[in-house]
Amino acid sequence: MQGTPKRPRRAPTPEERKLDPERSRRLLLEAARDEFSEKGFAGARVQDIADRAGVNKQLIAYHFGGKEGIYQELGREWLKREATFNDPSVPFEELVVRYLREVFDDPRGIRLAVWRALTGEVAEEQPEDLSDMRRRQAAGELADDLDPAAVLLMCYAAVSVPATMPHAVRQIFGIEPDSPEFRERWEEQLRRLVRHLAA
Amino acid sequence: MQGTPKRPRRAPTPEERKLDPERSRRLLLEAARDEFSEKGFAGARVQDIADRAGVNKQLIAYHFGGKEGIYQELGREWLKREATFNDPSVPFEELVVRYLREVFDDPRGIRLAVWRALTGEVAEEQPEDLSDMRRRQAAGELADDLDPAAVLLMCYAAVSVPATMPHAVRQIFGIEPDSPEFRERWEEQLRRLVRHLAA
DNA sequence: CATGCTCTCATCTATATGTTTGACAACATC
DNA sequence: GATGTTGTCAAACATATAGATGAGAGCATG
Repeated sequence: MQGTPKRPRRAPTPEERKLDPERSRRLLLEAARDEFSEKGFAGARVQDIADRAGVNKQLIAYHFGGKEGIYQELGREWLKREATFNDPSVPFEELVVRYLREVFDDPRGIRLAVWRALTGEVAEEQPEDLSDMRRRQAAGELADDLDPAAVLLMCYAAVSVPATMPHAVRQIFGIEPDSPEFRERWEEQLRRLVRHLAA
Repeated sequence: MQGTPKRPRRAPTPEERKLDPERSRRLLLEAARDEFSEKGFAGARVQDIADRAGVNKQLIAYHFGGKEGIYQELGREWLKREATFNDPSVPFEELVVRYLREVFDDPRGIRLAVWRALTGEVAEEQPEDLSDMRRRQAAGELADDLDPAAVLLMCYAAVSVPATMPHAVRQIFGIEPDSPEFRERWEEQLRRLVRHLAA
């Protein structure tokens, strides 16, 4: 949890220093992820981000160039993270579950993504590569009558819904979306859904 | 599209009147639905709502008691509308498709709902009635190994995703979420999904 | 220990935004 | 047609919020 300054010209930090830009950036990014994922861009308050991070709000302007800047920085991180999720060697069911666990462990990323989607901000318009899904379909991982694109989008929706609509979980399942009970139940159901789509 | 004043004490409107509170309310509600569903509560601007409606923004305070007031009014309308969608006599597949068309025809309601979900505003915590889904399962409309609650939530997610994540549609399908092509394609896929869940 | 750069903070400022105020016109009633 | 009420509007107001400013402390270097 402690910072390791990347700059070579700076001597190794003695565990506790007062001025630590790396640490400030990190704290601010974490705080911003909390704040933005909770309230969205328009609802987020720069002051609240600073309070969460325990630093002065001016640091946001200093390190990231303002509210917009730190928001975009979060977007870049999300893109990098999401890009690592295309593993053709692992079965589709496992891929979905892996993604689901990621979302359960930290819903902030997907919540942020949904918020972006609602506001119409779009990361990149590069078309999604469906060749992998088609390969899976040819290999029998997917029923022939289904559209690989549709399956992909449905799974995306199914994975994200507990994070983006927790109230719906409470209303329909009657349990907390964070609870281990629901996590297991939803994961199992998602597995079965995928299997049904293969048959 | 024209107003029919409900109050009996008011004489029938001569087609074009200057002072028409009913009409103002209607225009404002429509405009607010547009604005809020586009930008969410925090991002919406009272001035923009007034501009869309073509009236003075003070009327929002006059008729609805402010931004918060008109927002909640929209929420009440949504609840009433959604409550009408439980028709046990129609097959599940048809029910889903019916809901989907509703969303396609006017995505504002579901977008608003998703926005509420993200901000944690919750309409009512009354538990969803699952007896109908269980009946459908017993009647063979749903595979035995699936959790009715999970199916319900998944369908909800699948129906709303084109409205809430249009960019994902563009990215994955390469076509516009509004286009008839996508509407038909998604509806057909949703039908097949439901059928797969029945088998 | 002196110096210069980097980082941090408290305060100030400009602006945007929701709401309030007050004037006035349309309408119903008599 | 006079009058009181309701609906509408333009302008003023209060406040919240993001960003700017400048001072000063920490830190590396010599």
